[in-house]
Amino acid sequence: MATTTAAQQRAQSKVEYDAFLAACPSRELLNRISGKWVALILAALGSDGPREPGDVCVGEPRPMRYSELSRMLAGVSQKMLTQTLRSLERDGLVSRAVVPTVPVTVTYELTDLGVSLHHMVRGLKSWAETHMDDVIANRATYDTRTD
Amino acid sequence: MATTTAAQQRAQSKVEYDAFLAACPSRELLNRISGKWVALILAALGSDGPREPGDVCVGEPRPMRYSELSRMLAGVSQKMLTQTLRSLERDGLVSRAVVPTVPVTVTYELTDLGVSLHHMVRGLKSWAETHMDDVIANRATYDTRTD
DNA sequence: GGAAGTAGGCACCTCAAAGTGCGTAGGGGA
DNA sequence: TCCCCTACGCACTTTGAGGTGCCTACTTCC
Repeated sequence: MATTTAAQQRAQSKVEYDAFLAACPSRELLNRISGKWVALILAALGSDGPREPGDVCVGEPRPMRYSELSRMLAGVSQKMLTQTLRSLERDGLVSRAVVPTVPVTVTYELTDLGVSLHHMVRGLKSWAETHMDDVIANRATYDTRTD
Repeated sequence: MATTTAAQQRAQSKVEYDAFLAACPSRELLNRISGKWVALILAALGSDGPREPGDVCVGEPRPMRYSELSRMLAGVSQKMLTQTLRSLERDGLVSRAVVPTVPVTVTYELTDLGVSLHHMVRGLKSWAETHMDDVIANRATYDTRTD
């Protein structure tokens, strides 16, 4: 069996490519922002005020409390909120500040780096808003075509 | 137990928010491009030529064959390549063309929509390339700080 | 006639991300 | 006194994206 070629070459190139993938900054960025709550937290910290129904939601970046985020991102578990905020803090995208009030409160805020990333995410968002209809339409025609 | 409030309100808002998330175009877009091979395929179809080591990799969008993609994205399984290409085709981001040659071959190419999305992805890529070093540095300092 | 290549389909398995539930400390209000 | 608020930590469970292996039908080459 000296002619292993196919399978082994495949495994070999796979290892190399996996290493390449792991080192690729774009891929790592994708892993970061593709978390289920990352983009939401970025959006919340980036531009949303306390928002009343008619709000335009394009305010200024503003520090927000843990419980405030928890209420705003309804449906997020405490665990995921904490975990996501921690990872974002670790990456220097948000800053955490403990405020020694009556019961101790914690506020989170976007750093400059976080704001710059937020701009990119908003770019994606605008693409989605302008083109996602086409995508949905394409899906519909594709699905009916295969019927 | 008429005062269910907390838990039930939570479940309620969760359902509503999950529905909102499912309907949100940005979220759907993220789900799409955060696939492990989606961005790679976009990149491959978007600008990569057969690429020799010194290439700048900013060529023209070019139709590529299935086997060509398979070779280029070393390490991808046939299943995932097929599956990802299908989903991209369904969304109208790539077009599939069967060429009845000697053994039947298939070529894939970015559509206009795919090209526009590719531009956004390149934006993300450039952000990653310029800022990911900072992120890594922040991680390192954060980790040493917690030691 | 068997091997190899072309573009996949199908079924099973794995593993990590996300969800669920319970506990914490320390104080404040009824 | 008892419970609830703050912002979490920890352990268990689930789920679905992705991986692996084996299969196809057709053709051409050796």
